[in-house]
Amino acid sequence: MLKISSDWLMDTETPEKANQPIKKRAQNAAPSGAARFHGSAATTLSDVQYLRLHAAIVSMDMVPGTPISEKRIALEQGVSRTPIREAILRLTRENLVEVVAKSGTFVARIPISALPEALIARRALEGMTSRSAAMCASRSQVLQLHAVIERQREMAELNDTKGFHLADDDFHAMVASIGKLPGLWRLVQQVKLQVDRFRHLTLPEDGRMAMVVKEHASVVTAIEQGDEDLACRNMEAHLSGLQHHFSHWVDTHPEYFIHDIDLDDISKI
Amino acid sequence: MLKISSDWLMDTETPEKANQPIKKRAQNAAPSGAARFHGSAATTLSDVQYLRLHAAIVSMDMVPGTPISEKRIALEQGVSRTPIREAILRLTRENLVEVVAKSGTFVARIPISALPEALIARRALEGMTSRSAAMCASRSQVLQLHAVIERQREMAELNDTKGFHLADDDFHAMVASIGKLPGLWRLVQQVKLQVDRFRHLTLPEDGRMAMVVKEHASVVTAIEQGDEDLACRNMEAHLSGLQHHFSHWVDTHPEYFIHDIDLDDISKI
DNA sequence: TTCATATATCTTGTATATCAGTTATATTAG
DNA sequence: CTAATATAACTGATATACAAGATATATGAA
Repeated sequence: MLKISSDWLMDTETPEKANQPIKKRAQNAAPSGAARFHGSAATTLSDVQYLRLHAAIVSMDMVPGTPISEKRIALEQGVSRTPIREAILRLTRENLVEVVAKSGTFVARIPISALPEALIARRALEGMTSRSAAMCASRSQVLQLHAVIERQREMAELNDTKGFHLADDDFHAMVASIGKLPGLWRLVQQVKLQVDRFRHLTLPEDGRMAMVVKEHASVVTAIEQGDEDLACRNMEAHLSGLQHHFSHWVDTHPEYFIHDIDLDDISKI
Repeated sequence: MLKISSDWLMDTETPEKANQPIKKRAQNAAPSGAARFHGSAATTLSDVQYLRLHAAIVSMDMVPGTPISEKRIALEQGVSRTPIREAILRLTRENLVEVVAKSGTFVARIPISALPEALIARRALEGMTSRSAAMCASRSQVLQLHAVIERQREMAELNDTKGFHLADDDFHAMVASIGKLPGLWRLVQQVKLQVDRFRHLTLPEDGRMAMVVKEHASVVTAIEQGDEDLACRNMEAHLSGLQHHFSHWVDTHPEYFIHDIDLDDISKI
């Protein structure tokens, strides 16, 4: 098994080691290791620090522009610089921090241009997931959707915006899962990061949460009826509702944003 | 400027340092550093190693299952383990390598389930970019598209598959750029990684390249006419053509794949 | 005071050392 | 000869050390 890859590795360099017949350890074959199946947490320090920083940045606890020092955080957290650094590298890839070599690292400002594109991408991707869900959904899955919506309704009544947004994510994730397209939801999650940060700047307007619940319900209705086109349309309409009048916040906190497009262009959403 | 973030950082811990009035250095303000604008390469060793490994894996020079050793590669490349490790971390996030702690890291096998999802995501996203391009394209941009198609036609005649695929990517990137949705193309690039690896397993069938050129041309025609719906439909049709009969390759190289879905489910593409 | 310069100190990038766990192989018992 | 065991070498995760460069403040000159 996997002889090809082993050969690939063996046929080059390190010929001198062949001279010592003893202690010659065969190269690892591929995923034959038993450790792979220990499905356990195996959570590494880097992961912990990544999740911590990620949550802090997305929730706007760390506002854009905040300086980050590997050394400082390492001291605070009682770990070495390495896990912190690895966490920051991940965040850099997600455009949540900007690092300037030999100078400093900062919580990234929100690129305004990313907001309309994120909404467009979401509409395209989730239109597809809801369409697929309408084709695949079983009765029990529809009931699960209703349950999530009900939970969201409760959160809205309690005015628990935190819990509301969590239930909101659960709903969209479940639609993708039912549509057998979980990978698309992972994409959406990645894309909506900057929008989430923006949303944390403002509280939902009165009645917005109730409106969201109603829109979700209309999506479920379409899924229940197996009407793909309607499910897609309803989801797209729902997501279009996200376009706040955010010029206000951009004006009051201009230093939070990268003004890489003109605000007027947003109308094309 | 950015006092808020500075305050945020100053108001906590490190109170003992305030005792030494001398040598007290103010915290870095945000992106005020001049280094940011040195747009130069500033390419780091990690980047170099990442690009190297990325290219090797996507091109299938390193086949799935190939063991990777930080130490070995570090020696080969004449750098320390750190840049190699950081490159591998990036590749892990892209699902191009799998790392098992204390055991080994390997070039990731291709998750079969990712292939149909990738095609679906591409269709959704690029349907949108071509739609948008049809709305925005100027005459000069249309000419640029024709130029790229012509280059692709030349590559097809020379049977230069490498150059052909490069021109293919250029075309799709240009459509997204014209549609003012470059972010969507970045998403597509990320999503199509595993499909690209798969494609490197097989040579294009006879006439396939000519067919692709024709499909691209039909997309441009629709863009030229400003017909959004047609552009979208043509692009979707074009991308649907990617569904090879790949069960053959999956059968002959089962160890290259993660069989996380049944091959029959692929019909739903 | 104002501006230019110098230096001290901070930053990230890279290299090396240590730790803890896994796996192949040698070894040994049967 | 076979199977269980022990051990040694290798692995990635983490800690620490060093290097190169950028920035703020101190210093000095006008």
